[in-house]
Amino acid sequence: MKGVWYLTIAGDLIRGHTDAIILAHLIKGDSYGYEINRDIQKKSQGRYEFKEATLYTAVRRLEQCGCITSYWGDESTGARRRYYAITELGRETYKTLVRDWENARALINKLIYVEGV
Amino acid sequence: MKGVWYLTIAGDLIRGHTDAIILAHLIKGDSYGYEINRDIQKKSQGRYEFKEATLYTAVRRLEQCGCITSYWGDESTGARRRYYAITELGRETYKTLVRDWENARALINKLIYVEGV
DNA sequence: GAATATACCTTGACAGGCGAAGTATATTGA
DNA sequence: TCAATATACTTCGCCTGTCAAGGTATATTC
Repeated sequence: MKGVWYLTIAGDLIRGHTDAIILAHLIKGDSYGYEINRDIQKKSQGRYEFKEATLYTAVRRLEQCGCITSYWGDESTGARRRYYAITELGRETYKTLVRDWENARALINKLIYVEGV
Repeated sequence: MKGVWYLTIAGDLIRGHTDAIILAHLIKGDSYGYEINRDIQKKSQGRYEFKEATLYTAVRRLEQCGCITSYWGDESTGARRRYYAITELGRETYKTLVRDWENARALINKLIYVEGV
C-alpha cells in the first residue's frame, strides 16, 4: 500500500463494491490482476488501490461464481499473467451491482445527513 | 426483518455506515435502540432497518469508544429503554464519517461506471 | 549481482453483520 | 382470562470480505 491512503477510504467503505469495480474494468476488455489495480490507481488519482490479497480473493470468487473466466497469457517476456474475461453472467451481475450501488447510495444519503446541521 | 428488503440492500453495502447513521440520529437528540430503528425505517420508507444484533452491537461499540453515553430511561410503563446521548467526540466522529462517506462515494462513482456503456 | 519492478499466490487473523434464541413488560382481542 | 402481539433489550456464535505477512518467479536496471 505504501501511503496511498486518501484520508480514510477504509476497506469497509469499499467493501461490497470490489466485485462491481473489477467487473466494470473487465467490460472494457480482458485484463489481469496487476493491470486492474493499476487502472484503479490511475482512475482514482493514486487515492486507492486494492490490497493484493483482496484483489486476488475477489477474482477467484468471481471466477467461482461464473462471472469471469481466466486463462494464462502467452507473454514471451516478463512475469506470467493470468488474464480474466467477463462472461454473460458477469455482465448481468454487473448491472445488478450498479443498481444495488445506486440504491445503497440513495439510502445512505438519506440516512447519514441531519436536517439543519 | 419480515420482508423489508428492498431489492438487494445487502449488509455489506451499508457496512461501515451504521455508526454514522446512528450518530446522525443522535445529533437530533437522545434516543433508544428501537426508536433509532423506527426512524431509519421511516426515513427509508420501509426499505431498510438494522438487524437488532447489528444495532445493539453498534451502540455498544460506539459507547466503548466514547462517542455516545447511555442511561436507563425512567418509564413508568412499558418495557425499559436504554437511552443514548452523543458526546462531543461523537459529533466530531460523525463529521469525519460523513467526509469519509463523501470520499468513498466519489471514488466508487468513478470506479464503478464504464464509459460508453 | 543486488535491487527493483512486474506478477501471482496462500495462510491466518480480524471485524462487522446477522441469524437465532432468550428475557421482560404492556396492550389487545377473542 | 389468557394467548398473541408489540415493545425493548441482550447474548452467542457463525459467516464473509478485507488484509497483513509471507512466499514464488521472471526481467530489467545500475
